[in-house]
Order: sequence, then C-alpha cells, then structure tokens
Amino acid sequence: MKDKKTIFEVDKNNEDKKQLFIDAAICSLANHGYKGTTVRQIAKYAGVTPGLLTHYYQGKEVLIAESYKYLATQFLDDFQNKINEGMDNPISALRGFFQNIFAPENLGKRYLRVWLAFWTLTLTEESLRNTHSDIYKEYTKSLENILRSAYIHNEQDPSKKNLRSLAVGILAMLDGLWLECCLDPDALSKNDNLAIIYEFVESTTGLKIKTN
Amino acid sequence: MKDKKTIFEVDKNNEDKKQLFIDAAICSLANHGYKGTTVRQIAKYAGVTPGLLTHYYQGKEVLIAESYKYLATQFLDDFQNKINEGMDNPISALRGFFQNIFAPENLGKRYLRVWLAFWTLTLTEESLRNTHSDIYKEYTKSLENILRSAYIHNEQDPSKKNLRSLAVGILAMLDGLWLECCLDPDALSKNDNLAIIYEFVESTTGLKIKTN
DNA sequence: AAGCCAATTAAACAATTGTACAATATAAAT
DNA sequence: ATTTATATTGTACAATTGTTTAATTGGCTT
Repeated sequence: MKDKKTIFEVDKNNEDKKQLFIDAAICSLANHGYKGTTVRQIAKYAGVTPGLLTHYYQGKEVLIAESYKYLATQFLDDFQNKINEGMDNPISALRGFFQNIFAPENLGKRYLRVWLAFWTLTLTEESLRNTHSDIYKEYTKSLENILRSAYIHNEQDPSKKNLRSLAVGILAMLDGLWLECCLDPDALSKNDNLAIIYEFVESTTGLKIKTN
Repeated sequence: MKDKKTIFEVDKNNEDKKQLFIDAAICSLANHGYKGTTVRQIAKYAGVTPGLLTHYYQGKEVLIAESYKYLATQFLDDFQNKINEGMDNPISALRGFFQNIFAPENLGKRYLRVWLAFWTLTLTEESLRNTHSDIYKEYTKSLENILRSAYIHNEQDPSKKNLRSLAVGILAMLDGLWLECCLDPDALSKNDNLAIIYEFVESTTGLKIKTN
C-alpha cells in the first residue's frame, strides 16, 4: 500500500502541477501560517520558480481558495469512507471516529495554522463560505446517519431523538476540544478528551459508547 | 450609566494613548482582519500618525499581543462579574450566560476576525500562549463554581460529578457552536443553539435548565 | 534536423509594508 | 518668557510583497 502523504510534505515530482501547487500551499500554511505563506515560499515547496504560479492559477488567493476546497473535501471523504466501512457496527465506527480526531498525528499547531488561514479566508471570499457550508451540511448528515444506525443496532427507536441537534452538538464539542488542544497542547490529554466526549455522547444519546 | 463601548468604535479623544492604540488595533482587526490591520490603518482609527505607534509600543506585533491580553481579560472579567451577581440563583445565571453568548451583538464576522487573528498569534508568540492558558483555566474554574452552586441550590451532591469535565465539555461546545455561527450565520439560529446547549447540559449535569 | 508550442525561468515592476529619525508642536516648569 | 521635556508629525528607507513579461528551455511533431 502506498504510504499516506501528510500535508507537511510535498512531492516535487508530481506531474500534476495544479495539484503540486495545492500541496505546496497547504504545506506552507501548515509550517509558516498565512502570513508566512508567500508566493516565493509556496514556490520553494513546489521546487519551482515563483513566476510559475500565475501560469497555473489566477493568483495566490485563488490558489489558497482551491487548496481549501481540496483539503476540506478530502477530510469529508475520509470521514465518510471510514464510516461506511464500519457501518456493520456503528458504535465502534463512532468510537474510531472520535479516537482518530484526537490522535497525535491529527493535532498540533501545524494543523491549526492551516484551518485558521482557511477560516480567515471564509470571512471574505464567498465561494469559500459556500464550500464550508456545503461540507458542514454533509458532515452533520453523515453523523446523523451513524447515530441512526447505532440506535437501530441497539434496537432503540431513533425517531424519538432529534438526530440533527445531537449531531450538531457533538461536532461542535469536537471542534471546540480540538481547537483548545491545538492552542494549548498541555491543557487536555487524549484520554481527557475522549472521556469528556464519551460522557457527553452517552448522556445525550443514551447510547453506550464506552468500552468496559 | 455610560453607554458600553463596542470593540468596533474608538474614542479618539482618549487621553490614555496606550489604551487608545489597543482600541484602535482591535477595531481594525474586527473590520479588516489581520492582513488588513497595518500600522497606517491602526493609526487612522486612533486619529494619529503612523509614526506614533513606535513611541508607545515596541512595534506592531507587541501592540497586537497587548490587545489580546486586554480583550481576553476583559471577557473573563465580564463573565465572572455577571456570574457573581447571579450567584443567588446559579441556574438562571447559567442561562443568562448561554443566552449572552448567542446574542446577535456578540456574533458575526467581525468578532471572529479578531479571535482568528489572536489565535494565529498564539501559535507563534509564547507570551500569548501563556495568557490564553491562564485565562482558559480561570474560565473553566468559574464555570465549575457555577455548576457546583447549582447542584447545591438543587440540594444535589456535587461531589458525585466530575465538575471539571463538565465545564470543559460545555465550554468546548459553546466555542464550537459560536465558531460555526460566525462562519455560517445561516446554519443555526440562536434558538437552535440554545436548544442544543440546554439539552446537552441537562443530560450531562442532571440539572434542569430549560424554562417551561 | 528544423520548427513549433508549451513549460519554465529570471529579472524587473510598482505597491505596500514596518520602522527609524529629524523636525516641529505642545505643555509644563522655572 | 525661557527652558526643558515630551508628544506628535512628516518623511524617508530598506525590505518584502504579488504579479508581469521577455527570454530560455525542453520536448514533441514534421
């Protein structure tokens, strides 16, 4: 199996130059933040000369917007794939989802730098706002589906629950915990976070999540 | 009573110049984001010439760091004051706290711009990280205190609950909902948010929050 | 080999940035 | 009124920014 490329490394030999620039832009955002992500810095990660950027993209801002769409879509796809794989046991799929979020390789300043840059752009570029909105809707919908399956799996009636509110609440708490973790890595350990999430999810959904 | 100044307006006649610059910096961040917050823009909001900034602050970055400390501290103080006032009825104080967060005047892009800029700085400046860490600790502690009081007020035993986990979880969900609200104002209404929060808080704490 | 087209480079552009500094204004103290 | 110290301005500067453009490369077709 191909080893999974992280967003912190760029394959300079990538023949798809448009994708190469996206990889380089994300990598630069992760390592140097929005301010440090200059055309020259992106070009360095791409192993290319600054002037080439405008040959493939209308400009720097457009490239970063495309990078956002790419990364957000990729995250959603990953999520949905993992969920669909584990649909035979929705509860353990849910558990895997939570654990993955707080896995060390998905935390840290470098990830936060990327999302801070994207959120910042969302405030000014309408196309990004629409991208975010679309992805968020699908995200919640997918989580609703797992919850529904989990209820059925437990022979409970999902129709008695407000699945949407549950999904939105859970995602909000995940975002909040993740944000705090990145801002202050010493504040909460992975186990702290999981315990909090499990407790909240069990209380509100009535589903048994924790393993004994 | 003095009308409360928002972070979107600056009193150019303020004789305390150091504070004037802080107000101007925050105002600029709110209206133009980190990228648009130049020394010249800050000076314009302060009604002053760009050169004056280095006379009162070591540089632009230092000023913004000070602005963060000021605003974060102010928010914490406001929170603690309101809580202390309502300590005779902790449950309604809690309710007021929730409602205040999702009041229209505390939402919106302009607020998010400020915090995105600050969070971004937190990733590079250690002093800001410490400020954030300190304030967050006090924030959770205060929320723990309300919860404890609420239990006692209801003649329940607070020692049976993990107050810290509850507080951290609630704050995380608030942050997540607030963030999503700012990024996509159409996604969730104020009532949506409150319903979600109330439901989660009631389920996990066992306290009755909702009004009939 | 010759010619052509796209990819890529290298250099230059004007604009904007944060900051430094000498000149000037202001107010207080003598 | 003169001095002194501080507050403020206006300008200049070097550095960096995103982008443009002419020159150069490299591979493909004929």
